[in-house]
Amino acid sequence: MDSPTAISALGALAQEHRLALFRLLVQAGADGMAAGAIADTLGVPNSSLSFHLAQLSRAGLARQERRHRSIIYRADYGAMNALVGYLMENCCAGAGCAAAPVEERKSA
Amino acid sequence: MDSPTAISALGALAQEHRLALFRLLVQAGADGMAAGAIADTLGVPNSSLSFHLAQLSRAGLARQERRHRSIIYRADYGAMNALVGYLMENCCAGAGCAAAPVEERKSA
DNA sequence: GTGACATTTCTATAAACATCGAAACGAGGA
DNA sequence: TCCTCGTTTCGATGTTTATAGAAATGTCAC
Repeated sequence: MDSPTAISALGALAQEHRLALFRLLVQAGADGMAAGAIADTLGVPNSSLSFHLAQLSRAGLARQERRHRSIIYRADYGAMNALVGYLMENCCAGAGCAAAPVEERKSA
Repeated sequence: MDSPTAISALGALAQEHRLALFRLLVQAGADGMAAGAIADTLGVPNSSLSFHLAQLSRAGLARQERRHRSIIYRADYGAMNALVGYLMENCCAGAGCAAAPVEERKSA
């Protein structure tokens, strides 16, 4: 991952609704979630949600797929993985960021 | 780390100059870097840099310390560690983001 | 084709952010 | 005290982002 890509991914997540949205997609897992269901869950108007969904897609963090009349969104774990990798490589410099990273909490 | 903190940290890094700035501070390590030297290295006007430095500080990603007439900035590795941890816990959900994270490139 | 539904695009508006020169501030040194 | 140096704050301007109702698009069932 290069810097511009990282910046757009970081920017995509640096917003209340979009972070919640992405977390929701992560929780939804491989099944994904329809745009309407997401808007409903998050309590955000459809048009606003569509805007954020597009931002997330543009940053490569979400992918969409038409399913009948709905459009299913899924988190792109590869992109998130790349982002975390970028941060650890470029912004930690062996300073221990990789030493104690996660608490092994399998929440999904 | 909670969501609002993560959002402000993500937002602080989601900007060309600030990402470069933070990477520079990481490279500088424990010695840190004076504001002027940073502005010089990055080719950003002092006043602009000061703005970005403040954003980074406000997000907890950098700390400052007066040293004679200069002000030394240092990256806050703990904050970055917390951010990476947050992303892995909340936005990966055991989907393999922690499985193959870094390429063991000790760049510093 | 018509109607119902899901989602996006359009449009306008308000708010936040980025930029940078000029002026102000603060810390030493003479 | 006066001067200089390093840094931040001020102020003004242009750009980007967030918001959400209304209209348009696309999909399916009949």
